[in-house]
Amino acid sequence: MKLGKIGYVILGALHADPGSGYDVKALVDRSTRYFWAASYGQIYPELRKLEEAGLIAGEDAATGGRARTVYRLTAAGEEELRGYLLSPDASCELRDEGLLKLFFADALDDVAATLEKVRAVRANHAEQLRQLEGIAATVKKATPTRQLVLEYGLGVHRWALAWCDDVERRLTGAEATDEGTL
Amino acid sequence: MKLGKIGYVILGALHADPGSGYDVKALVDRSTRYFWAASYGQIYPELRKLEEAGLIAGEDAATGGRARTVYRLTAAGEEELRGYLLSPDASCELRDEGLLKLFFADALDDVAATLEKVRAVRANHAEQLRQLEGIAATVKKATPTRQLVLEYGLGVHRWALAWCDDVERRLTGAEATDEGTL
DNA sequence: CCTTCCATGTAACCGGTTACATGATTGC
DNA sequence: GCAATCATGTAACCGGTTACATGGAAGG
Repeated sequence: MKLGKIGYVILGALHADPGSGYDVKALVDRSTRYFWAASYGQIYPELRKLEEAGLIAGEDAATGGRARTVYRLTAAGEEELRGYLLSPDASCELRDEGLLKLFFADALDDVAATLEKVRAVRANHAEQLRQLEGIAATVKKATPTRQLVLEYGLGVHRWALAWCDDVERRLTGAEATDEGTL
Repeated sequence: MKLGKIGYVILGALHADPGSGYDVKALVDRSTRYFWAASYGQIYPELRKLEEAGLIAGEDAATGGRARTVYRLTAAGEEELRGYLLSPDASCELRDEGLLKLFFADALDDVAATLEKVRAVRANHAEQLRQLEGIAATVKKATPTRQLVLEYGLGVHRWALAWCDDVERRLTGAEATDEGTL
């Protein structure tokens, strides 16, 4: 009975705000998905595992005919979360198709196409930044560490945007003076 | 017979440098893994699919008793790669356990622990930057678009490092004047 | 009434990793 | 002789997504 990484996302979410699987999913979609996603197909089965392991306890909170189970951490769950948060290992993976296309863009042998790929990368960052700015505008009372992560996200995407703009300037400059050669 | 994303990584790799599955894997580990990873368990089966689809052609290049098949793109393969590279969609996903831990670090209720998590995030970026700088030092004759992606990587990690340092300064400052409160 | 949100789940599928198995060649 | 590298593959497993199924509550 070992729990996956998603178990810790749930533990972390429920620690601050006890709630339903639906609530956990809502938090994930609003916040953690930018660096750690999760679907219902993972959340509900994992909730059951966590309860079986005694790390969370569900309490029936049905309103009329609508089912609802509110979960909160047990003492063992709190300890498990602490242990996880204190453990030093922290994997980091990126899957960026925009960068992949840019990386191989020389196969197109066309500066304009390269420029287009840079713009595609830029568009991705712009969209993500837009979303994060929306969150920043509405969520004022998040905990300091959550604000920190939000701030990081805003910063990264702003940096990336600036980088793309810089590359675009360089590429269009080269295009004008040195036709067709990258 | 639809090919997965990994098929395009292979197509991109073989376009510039025809070679074996081993060669493709080497390129992936050296370069694309920073934004798109791939294992032998994907590469070899996908090579077969690509060949069956007529997108690549393998040529026997065994040296003595050591097997080796050199693949290169067919005309159809070139076209497939072009089509992919020109298509506008570009997914982007991040899985950063360091950010996850930082996000939930308030559960530890301890500024020192938060600081430690920031340092963990920093360490990840420092390590990746170190690796990329190694690549930058050795690989001088990469194509312009590959250099661009490398430059992007160097830039992102340097920005992240600076951000972590800034947060550390802020946090240690707060710690000194405002004991224990984040 | 109808749409949107709240709420809970599952089964099939798929992309990807890990671990294993095998063996030749090169260079120290 | 031995280690590192070159080279090819597969089977089991697992983490995760997608699509589906179901239905109550709230608000316009």
